[in-house]
Amino acid sequence: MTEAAEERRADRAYVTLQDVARDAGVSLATASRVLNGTSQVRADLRERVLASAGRLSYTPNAHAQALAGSSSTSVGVICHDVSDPYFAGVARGVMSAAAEHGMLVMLASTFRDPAREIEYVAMLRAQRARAILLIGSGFEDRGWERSMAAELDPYQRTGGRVAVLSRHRSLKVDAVLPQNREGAAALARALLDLGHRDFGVLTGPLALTTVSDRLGGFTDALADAGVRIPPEHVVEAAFTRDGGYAAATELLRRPTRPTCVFAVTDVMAIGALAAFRDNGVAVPDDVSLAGFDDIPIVRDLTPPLTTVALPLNEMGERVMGLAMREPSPRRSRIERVAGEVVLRASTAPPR
Amino acid sequence: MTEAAEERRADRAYVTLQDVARDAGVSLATASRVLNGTSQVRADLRERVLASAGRLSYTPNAHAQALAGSSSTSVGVICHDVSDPYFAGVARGVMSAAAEHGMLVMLASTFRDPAREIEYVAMLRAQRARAILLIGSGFEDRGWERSMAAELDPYQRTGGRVAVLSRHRSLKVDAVLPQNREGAAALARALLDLGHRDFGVLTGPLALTTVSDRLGGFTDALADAGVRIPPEHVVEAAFTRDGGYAAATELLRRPTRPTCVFAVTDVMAIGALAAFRDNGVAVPDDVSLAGFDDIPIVRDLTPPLTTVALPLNEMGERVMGLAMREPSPRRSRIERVAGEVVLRASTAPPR
DNA sequence: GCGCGTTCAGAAAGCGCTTTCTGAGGTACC
DNA sequence: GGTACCTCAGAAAGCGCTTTCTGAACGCGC
Repeated sequence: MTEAAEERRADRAYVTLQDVARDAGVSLATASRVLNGTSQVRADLRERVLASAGRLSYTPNAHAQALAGSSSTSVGVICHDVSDPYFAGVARGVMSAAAEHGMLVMLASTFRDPAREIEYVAMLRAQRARAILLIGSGFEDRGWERSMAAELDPYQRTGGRVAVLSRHRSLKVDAVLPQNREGAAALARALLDLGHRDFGVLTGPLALTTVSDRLGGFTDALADAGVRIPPEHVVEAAFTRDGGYAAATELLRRPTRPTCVFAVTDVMAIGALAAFRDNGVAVPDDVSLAGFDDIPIVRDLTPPLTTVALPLNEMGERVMGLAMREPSPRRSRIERVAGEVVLRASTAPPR
Repeated sequence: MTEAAEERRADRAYVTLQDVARDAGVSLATASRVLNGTSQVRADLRERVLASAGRLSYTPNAHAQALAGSSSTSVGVICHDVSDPYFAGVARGVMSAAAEHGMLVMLASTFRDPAREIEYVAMLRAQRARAILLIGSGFEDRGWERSMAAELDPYQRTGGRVAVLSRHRSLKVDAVLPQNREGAAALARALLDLGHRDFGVLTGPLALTTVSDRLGGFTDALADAGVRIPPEHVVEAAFTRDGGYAAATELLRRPTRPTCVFAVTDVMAIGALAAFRDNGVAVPDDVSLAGFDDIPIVRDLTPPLTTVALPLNEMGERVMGLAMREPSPRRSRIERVAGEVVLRASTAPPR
């Protein structure tokens, strides 16, 4: 490296491709071609460029690359709350898949605020994220759907990939779909088999597709067996541990008590379990309890929770995989993921 | 908007600042100034620019902004594993603080691979992240420390901010430090007060500063009371639920059994609790068990876990806050976070 | 031996912004 | 009324890359 070059480098702080090219005695174009393997370059020149890049420990400026080549090496992921074990599990899968593709993950938590979700999509668009992954169910709300589509359509038209986990009613994008209806139905049948006829449900906000699918699948399967859940045994609450606690507490206040309670997520079931304990209601002796998702911790509860197991990590990997795969020319791809009923000690035949 | 402009827009796909300027009939510079509030612009021009930007739903290209102004609106966060409740809790705090600053978070999981950690720092440098946050303890390893410093030093010299959570021996950066030693010592004293004299410890890899601090604090406090932990009652295992399970199982195989076991993290304690249950060892009747961190779930275990509570969310917010605050001219800032001993039903006086 | 087609390095034109520099127009003061 | 000064809009120069275009050098066939 010449002294002048050294000096420039010092006060410019970053090593640029220009520096590498100068050091190797080639043009900018050649240096770029070597480092990207874009096209054939004479062996000796290639060697020199590689050597210089190594010696100067050159790191390309991702922004410049993105701007010039419209490439970008980051994907955006939008979820409701990373600290919810469900999303944490999925995020883990997404990140390990991203690592394999050499991608960086920009993760945003909406804290369940639909407006913020749309805001984040805009930010990710501004960042020219290679793909945007929507983790967590959509809202069944016309206005929201329209705004979301308004952000997503132009994004996709300009080459952005979009993939979602969970059903989004009106978004025509690649999707990984946990079989919420079927899983909940299978769970219902398993609980019927245990002898229960008297059910309660702790549910989250019905505007979430995940909630309505699980609730629908559960009640439909019961209906097929001629069993109906009285409206006063369905309690809606926040989609959290504390929501589950509140809902279960509320359920206990109702005049009659079911023999078996289904919480639409494990997280809510955890809260419900605590509420039952605090109220001296034994699980499963006084009431059976089942959840959905099979987040890791529920094995370790007392009693371990009956639930519908979803392969969270794998789901994350698959959404990421969908987004990285060459987009299908016309129609969106759907990958269904089955849930498996896992009977544990929190459910037992009714007394 | 003129027809020609409309046409350009259509095939360029993105609305650029140029489009906005043309639409508003002002220069590029003026449009930029209005949108950034950089300097005074005559009211009527400002109005026009704002109107055009709104009408065209202009979104600035973050890459172009970063390249031109060396700004960047993203921060990088490196943790070991998002699906670990400890990191998930911290990440949640980081993200809510980031949202307040209008920042996007790029989250990377190293899966505890030191090499990958350094690789991610390089990627985040390439992305010109405004700041890099290292969540999770450093490795006490000369080579690793050197490589990390080699990445971090030039990054900081060029204006990058770095902040860490947990102790990193030789990194001179802003830090949020959970008081691991003090917390573990306080826990030890609380357990001594319960009457225990016979302790066991389930520990993670000793090369992690967090582990050695907690272990050190615990044993030192015991030593002050004249109590010593026999080496065969200290079992090392992976820093996970299953590691805790394995370590507890191993501990039960040793010839003698302590009356009280300290797992250096709640996650390991959860595994230990399961192992004890599976081996017919009652907690706290046969053995008391304590953890560290107070991740949300431990309240809901049976029995609820005694632990040292750390404000995970707040820690995340503070680390982000440090990174956003104007860097201190010379020395690095340290914010200490105290842990609070929370006695729950998993500990009781020895029989 | 000359024209033609290849191959591959270099020059240069952007990508979409920010910011400095330039200069026009207005105000204040002598 | 003219000079000096200030304010603020526009022109233009990058930021660090990728990629097209240009052209030199070479090999081939007739």
